[in-house]
Amino acid sequence: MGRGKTVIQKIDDSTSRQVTFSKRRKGLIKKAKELAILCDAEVCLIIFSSTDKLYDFASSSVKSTIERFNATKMEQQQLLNPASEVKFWQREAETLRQELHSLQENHRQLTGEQLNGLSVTELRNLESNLEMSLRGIRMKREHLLTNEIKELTRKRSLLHHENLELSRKVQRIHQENVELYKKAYATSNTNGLGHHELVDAADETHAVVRLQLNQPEQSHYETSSNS
Amino acid sequence: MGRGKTVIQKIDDSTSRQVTFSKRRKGLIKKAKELAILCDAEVCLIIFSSTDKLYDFASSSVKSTIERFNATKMEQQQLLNPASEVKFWQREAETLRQELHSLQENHRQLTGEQLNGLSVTELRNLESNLEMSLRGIRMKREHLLTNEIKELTRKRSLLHHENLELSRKVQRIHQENVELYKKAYATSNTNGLGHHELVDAADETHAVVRLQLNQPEQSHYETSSNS
DNA sequence: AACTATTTATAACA
DNA sequence: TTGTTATAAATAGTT
Repeated sequence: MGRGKTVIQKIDDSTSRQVTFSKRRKGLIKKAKELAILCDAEVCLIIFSSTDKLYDFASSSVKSTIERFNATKMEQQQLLNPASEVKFWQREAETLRQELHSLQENHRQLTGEQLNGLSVTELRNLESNLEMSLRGIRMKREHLLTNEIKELTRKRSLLHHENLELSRKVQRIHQENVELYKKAYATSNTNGLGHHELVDAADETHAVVRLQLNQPEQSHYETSSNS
Repeated sequence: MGRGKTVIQKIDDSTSRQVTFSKRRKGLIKKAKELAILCDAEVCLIIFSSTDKLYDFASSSVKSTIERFNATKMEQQQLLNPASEVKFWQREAETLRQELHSLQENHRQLTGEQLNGLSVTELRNLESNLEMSLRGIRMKREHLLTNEIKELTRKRSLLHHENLELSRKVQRIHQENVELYKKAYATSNTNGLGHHELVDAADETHAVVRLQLNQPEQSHYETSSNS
């Protein structure tokens, strides 16, 4: 309907296209209107121009027609209706959000970023969980430290025995000393050692019984345990 | 456009109305199509007949056009429409679900529940992160263990000194012993101590110089360190 | 559903 | 953009 037959395909000339768009849009809306009135129909027309401008017509309202459309489609597909679907997804999102939040908090706690506001019990649980998680890793570290302590303990035990041995010997020597003292005192009173000196020496030797053995070497474990 | 001018008002005759509806609907959709093609526009047409039958046309799709419409309207007025609201929450849920999944995986990795499929590098990073996270908790544990070792070391050092002291005293006593022996031997050969016995005692005392001190008390650290 | 007289829409032009 | 106009297209009433 015009001065020549028009082929239906995109109009190349931008200006021409715009003009045609304007005219045909107007005509389309007019006809949509007419249809709605003449035939008592609910008509909704939504048009976006190539320049993203929105034009719409609805015999009642776009919103209500869309809702009616959705309702009809929902019935057809036996799907949830928009409102309850929205509700559903809102709940879904809320659930996920809470899970996420919980996990994030948990994560922050695990990483020690956020430990404030935790009760002793919660900290205890957290620690417990973390310990559970860490078992594998701790094993290795523990192993090292345990070995250290074991080694130190072993050495101390060894030294303890040596010390007992030493104590016994010291005791024996002391005893011999006393014997000798007695003998020396009995046989001569003019030797180099006086009575008091011998007694002092005996006392000091006696005090040694409380002490025990140890090894003079510096422990290399100490250094490694702090590294 | 017909044999007579038509007044635009509801057609009374039901049959006539149906016929007109059918014809005009077809024409309207054709024109909508043409507009979309000729002018590169996005067109959506929704029609409900008076008998509630649904007819629709969309150059792309009704759904996407409605979404676009809603998005545009959304910008204009900050209201949500059911359909796009659903989409919004769906996307929201999907985003959250992905975050959640990611965190859960991360969590499973942190707890060592799921370590399969991780490369050496990833494991290394994981380990590194975990170590970082553990620093805080380890600190406390370390502190305990370090204190143990420190305490043990301190005591050993103390004992080392005591031992040196003891060694010196033993040495001195040995010396005195030797002196006494000499004196005893020189003054009398008939006392309770024989020559050999004195020499043995002296040797044993001498051997003690290699030993050192320790305390007899059982360490309570040892027990606590293994707990 | 086809026909067709007529109205209406619009392409080309101004 | 808008208006004009020649003509294509749509369609009301008819068959």
